[in-house]
Amino acid sequence: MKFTIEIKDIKSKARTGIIETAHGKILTPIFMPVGTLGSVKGVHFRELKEDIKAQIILGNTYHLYLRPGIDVLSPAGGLHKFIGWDKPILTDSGGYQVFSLAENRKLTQEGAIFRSHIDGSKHIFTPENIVETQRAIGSDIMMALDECAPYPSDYAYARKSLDLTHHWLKRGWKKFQETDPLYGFEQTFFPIVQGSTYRDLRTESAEYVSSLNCEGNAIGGLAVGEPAEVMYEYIELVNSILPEDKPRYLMGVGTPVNLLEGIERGVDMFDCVMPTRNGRNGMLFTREGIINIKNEKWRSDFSSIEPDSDCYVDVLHSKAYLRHLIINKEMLGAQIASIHNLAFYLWLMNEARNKINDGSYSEWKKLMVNKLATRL
RNA sequence: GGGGAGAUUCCAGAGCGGCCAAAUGGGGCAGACUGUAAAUCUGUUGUCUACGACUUCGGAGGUUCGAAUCCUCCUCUCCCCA
Repeated sequence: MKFTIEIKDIKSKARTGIIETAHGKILTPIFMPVGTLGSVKGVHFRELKEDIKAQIILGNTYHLYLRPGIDVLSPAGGLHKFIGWDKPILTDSGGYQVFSLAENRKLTQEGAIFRSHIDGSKHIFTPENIVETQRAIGSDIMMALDECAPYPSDYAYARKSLDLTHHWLKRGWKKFQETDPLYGFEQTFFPIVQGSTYRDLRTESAEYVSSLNCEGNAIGGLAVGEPAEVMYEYIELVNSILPEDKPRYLMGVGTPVNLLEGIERGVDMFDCVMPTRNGRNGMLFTREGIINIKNEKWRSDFSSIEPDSDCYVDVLHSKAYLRHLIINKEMLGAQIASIHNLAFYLWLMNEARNKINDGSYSEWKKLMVNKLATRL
């Protein structure tokens, strides 16, 4: 993997760049649609490519390991071939499931012992077998196994959690270096900064992560309930330590405003379920603000979902029609909303790139932040 | 023509003397959702000068301290037999 910075913003930490992977280039800043189970829910790959212009999608190691299972993905030749997606894939390690499936797991030095949410069967994820599993999945970018500590965490817990994450990271990174790709193309490994909302822990984590000199670095454990301002503070802190010449990935974030604030602070990559999940639930992110399409006020609004968009569903369909579909739980409604939201997120990233490149990012961001947070 | 069942808050449908402004589901309205156990979850849904008051359970009257619940008549629906 290779990362080249194109333009650095003068007034902020924002920058544009190009990540080159075995499955093609990624122009940053970038938003990566989440496709946990090898599918971005409700969105076909052709739509991802042609309408949304996604450059890379996510998969999830925990979920793919349980189903379809490595015994299917290996003979399939890896996830790319299995799902029919020839662009880059990043896989989360299952670290987030350590957090979100907390009742079904136990953490030890050795690893995370899980009870499958599907059948209750017991599994152990170690930093090593998570690397091996991601080798079998064949993701372009694999993530270290970490613990995403809940918010708030007291200092003692955060300290212990960070030590565990670092211990796991050391072993995972070692395993990565000792193993080779299974499908003849290069893979890379991103470590994850943790440390909850404690400046000394975050600093220590960012320094340790930086010292490994991996090809890219991630910030985890944010957007788990803390105020947005706190999140921004920690992005700033961590990014002041992480190497500038490596891509920085802010995991699980976020709202359109979060993305713009993150970019301003030097983040290059984002992923979030928000555009798809909230889209399915009737929340639309648009250039003018946020729409709850289920609201009665859109009942007879025959204007396009996003009139100036070059995504065809945005122009073809009216708000009233989309409302009708969502209210009636028609599958097509969830599909259109997901396509629209993702197209919007990718459009936003592309705009951000353009603004950084022509030196007007800060002014543009200020304007957009107000608009994007507006409830229509 | 004869016999039977029933009419409950937007709908369906509980309730069968006080704990009923009335269960539950649907619908309506609104909210939540941030590395997806989510096409999910939550709130609300008679009126008001609103932590209290007022008007509601087909209509009219009656019994009772007290009725959606008991009695009488009326109106209307549905079912069965001719």
